Amino acid sequence: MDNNIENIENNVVKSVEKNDTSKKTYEAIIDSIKTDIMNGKIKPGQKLPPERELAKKFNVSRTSIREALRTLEILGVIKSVQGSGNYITGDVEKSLIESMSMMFLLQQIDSLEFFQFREALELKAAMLAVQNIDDEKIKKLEELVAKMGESEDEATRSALDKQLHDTIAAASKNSIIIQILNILSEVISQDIKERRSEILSDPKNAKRLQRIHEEMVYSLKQRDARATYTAFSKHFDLIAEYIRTS
Amino acid sequence: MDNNIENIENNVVKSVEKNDTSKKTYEAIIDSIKTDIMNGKIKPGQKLPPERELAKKFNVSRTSIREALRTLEILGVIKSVQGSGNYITGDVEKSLIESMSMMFLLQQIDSLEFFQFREALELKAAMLAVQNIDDEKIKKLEELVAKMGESEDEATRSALDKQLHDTIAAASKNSIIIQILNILSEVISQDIKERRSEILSDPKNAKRLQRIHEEMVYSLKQRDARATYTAFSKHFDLIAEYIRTS
DNA sequence: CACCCAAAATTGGTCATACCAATTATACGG
DNA sequence: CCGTATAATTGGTATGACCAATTTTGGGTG
Repeated sequence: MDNNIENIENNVVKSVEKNDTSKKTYEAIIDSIKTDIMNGKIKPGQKLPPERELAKKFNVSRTSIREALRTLEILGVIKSVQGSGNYITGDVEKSLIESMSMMFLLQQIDSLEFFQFREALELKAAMLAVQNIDDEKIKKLEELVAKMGESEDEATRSALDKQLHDTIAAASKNSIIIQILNILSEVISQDIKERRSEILSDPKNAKRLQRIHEEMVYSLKQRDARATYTAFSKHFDLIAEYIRTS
Repeated sequence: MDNNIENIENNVVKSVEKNDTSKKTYEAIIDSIKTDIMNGKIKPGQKLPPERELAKKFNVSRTSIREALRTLEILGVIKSVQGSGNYITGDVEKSLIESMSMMFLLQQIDSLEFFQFREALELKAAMLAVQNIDDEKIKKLEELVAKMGESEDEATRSALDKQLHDTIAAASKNSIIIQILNILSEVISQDIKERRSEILSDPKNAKRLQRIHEEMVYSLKQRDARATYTAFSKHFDLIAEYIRTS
């Protein structure tokens, strides 16, 4: 292991020593590690010093160090591996999933609001895709829509639908939007999932959706921003219509 | 204190006892508390049993309980008050701010990407505002724009600008979008802030922006969705133009 | 009786130490 | 030189103790 971090900032240590601002010890530790990340002293992939060593450096107990490390782990900043060490990671997605789930759990977010949030990102992704998508991806989208048209099974169509949306999101080339959309897929309330499959199990709606999908892909192929916006809006209206009447 | 939680699920306790799925103890505890929240057994405002009692109930050490509580605190699920107890809160916003800051810190997110993400939400907020905004809010927007037109000072204009955007966001009536936009304001990279004020200190740009703001508010007043979309798009293009050439 | 205040009990915050469990490093034997 | 058994390292958990803030209790006082 040659990627150890040898020297945690000593001036930061100082601020921890006296618990200056009535901050909890573990919070001070977190701040100091965050600072080191910001300053580039700590980078993803690196291993932190052993907990016992950190405890000595910060002049606190291992308990406090561990509480700090736990929260950093939840935030997706580090990953603890028993017997090996604590490693810096860039895997914040998991943490965002946790936070957002909690947000929806605790705040009783309305399904429609959730849906609108998602719509905002998908629409933007589509508009960016208009500018960035290449012919290969267009071809893939066309294939997906075709398959969806042929498929009789709702579950299959649903899986293809997800692929379709993922592909479009990817074409946006905006990694934040891609990530947040991924997260939303994870967090999506069971409520909406059920309602969605309910809506689409009606052949009439499925057919309507199929036409809209074709329109979406066609407008992307034409690189027509306005048509893309219209097509995607229709798509959401179809779903939102039903959510609203629940 | 009559809002104590008397009985943490016993079946959940069982799953913790034997550390069944190679999960860390504290993770199992978190899951069980989350489950209780989902089932409505635990609601915001309530106080959890004392740590020592939880430790007994879960058959684990207080250490493990505390590690679980720390992460729940970071997630914004609970708040620990020394001498009093651990209380359920719904304050997840702080946690989202933490997560997103970390995401941007660790992933070196492009300023443009960040800006596009924000744009997605502001655009949607505007489109929802078209449907939901009332005359009173319209009046407020008009006043803000007027003040901005008169103001000579860049800092003042910037503050008014923030108010303008906040008001529009509020008019969307979508609490997720409002919250995330708030979070983004907190997290926004210094980079963008500086660039923004740099752009707007040029009187020519400030004047352009002023016209666009007027257009935005006017189209909202007319409840004209298409015009609103166009006006807001222009607004973002003005900023994005400069971010791109940085 | 109602109110206020000091003492006691409760409860989270931190520490020190010990031991377990998984991983990694080392040393030995082929 | 390689592979394997053993030792050392390192995170995970458990106890028990004590500190610090809050809450509760029980008098004492008006």
